[in-house]
Amino acid sequence: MATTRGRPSSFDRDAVLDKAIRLFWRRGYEGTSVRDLSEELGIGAPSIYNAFGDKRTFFAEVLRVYDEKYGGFIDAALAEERTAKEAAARVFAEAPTRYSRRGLPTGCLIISGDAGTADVTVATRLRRIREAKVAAFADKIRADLTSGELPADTDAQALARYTMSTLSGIAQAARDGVRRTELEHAARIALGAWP
Amino acid sequence: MATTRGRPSSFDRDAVLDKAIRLFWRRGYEGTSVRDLSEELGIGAPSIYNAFGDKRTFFAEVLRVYDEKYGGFIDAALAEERTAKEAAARVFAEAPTRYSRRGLPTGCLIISGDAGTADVTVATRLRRIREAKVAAFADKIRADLTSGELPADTDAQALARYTMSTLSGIAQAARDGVRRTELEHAARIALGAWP
DNA sequence: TTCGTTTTGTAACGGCCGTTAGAGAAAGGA
DNA sequence: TCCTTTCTCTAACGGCCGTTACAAAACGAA
Repeated sequence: MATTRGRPSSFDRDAVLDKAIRLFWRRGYEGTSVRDLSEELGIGAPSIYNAFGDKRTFFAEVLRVYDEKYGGFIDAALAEERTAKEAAARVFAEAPTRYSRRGLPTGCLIISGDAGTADVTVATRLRRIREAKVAAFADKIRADLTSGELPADTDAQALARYTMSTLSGIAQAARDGVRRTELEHAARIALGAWP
Repeated sequence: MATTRGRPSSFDRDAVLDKAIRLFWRRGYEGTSVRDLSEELGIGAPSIYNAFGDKRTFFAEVLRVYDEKYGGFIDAALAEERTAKEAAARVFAEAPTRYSRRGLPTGCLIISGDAGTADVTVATRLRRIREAKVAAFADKIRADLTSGELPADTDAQALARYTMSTLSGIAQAARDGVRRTELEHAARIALGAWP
């Protein structure tokens, strides 16, 4: 596989991938052209195709690495916090910072990356990732239901949907340029809806 | 102005405009090409330019009429309900239906119409409309603050931001194909965050 | 009929889209 | 040195983008 023969690559693959993540993050899948990528990454289009495959394949890898490097705070909260409500509290506390960091694009690639995209393959992939996060939250809520941590009449799916929808609304507000403190105040209110 | 001379128009301007609204609503500004419009409306591109101006001008008119015909339920709630909380309750109650109506595109044109759009003129116009609705909600909240209808320590701007952000999150969930009943349950939870 | 006015259909403009063929460059192995 | 392998660069492909020039068509007015 990774033979050492042939002409060596002229760029650092990881560094270039990170630049691509930021560009897709900023402009979305369809708003980012291969020419844009070529200029931003400083490598020719054929080199992109050689190193990352076509645009869809490239974007799939971008999504995977983005989720690891930048977007994984939801999964972390679900895994590390004891209760679903504590996970929600942590997510709502962290989100405003995550969605408006200095030196990084605003908002969330997984939430808005497919916006206005005609490509159903890309849109479906992103939608599935989003749905998976709602399902993971609902699972955590159901665990707290059986343990009595949450009221028995709680609708787990609806509460998970509410949480992730509000989160995506906050991400969109961040994209609109709303100041971080205002996002934090809104997120604090959002947590108040939890039982 | 509306002279009766010259060759008569071959289409009903209002009917064609409504078709354009639905197409922009479904695919967004950038995802809708002039060729798409030409096919969907059943008229040639030159006729579109003659009747509605260029694409940006056309979209501006589409936005105006959309807000009147389909999107105005927020303004109506703010105008007709006595308190801000009653307006929020009505908006959260109506939104799931508004955002997933049979025979109409899902979601909201004003919320997602500029998604993935490079055109800053269009994006700014939509952002301003959204900000205006947040500001209107904040005004209504402040009125209830001075009248004692809401607790004195309420952050009007944050509560308005929370409400509109959650609403846009629900609209995005509708675009993702979430069932209306689930949206309604999530919206009911959202209202619970209000003081 | 003839004229002026407005809308229509055809056809094209330059420009960007994703993608790739083909030639040359730069490395290791023999 | 020469060969194989791999990457890079130039250049182009067909296709869609928004937009418009131009001429034919269809009306009211004269």
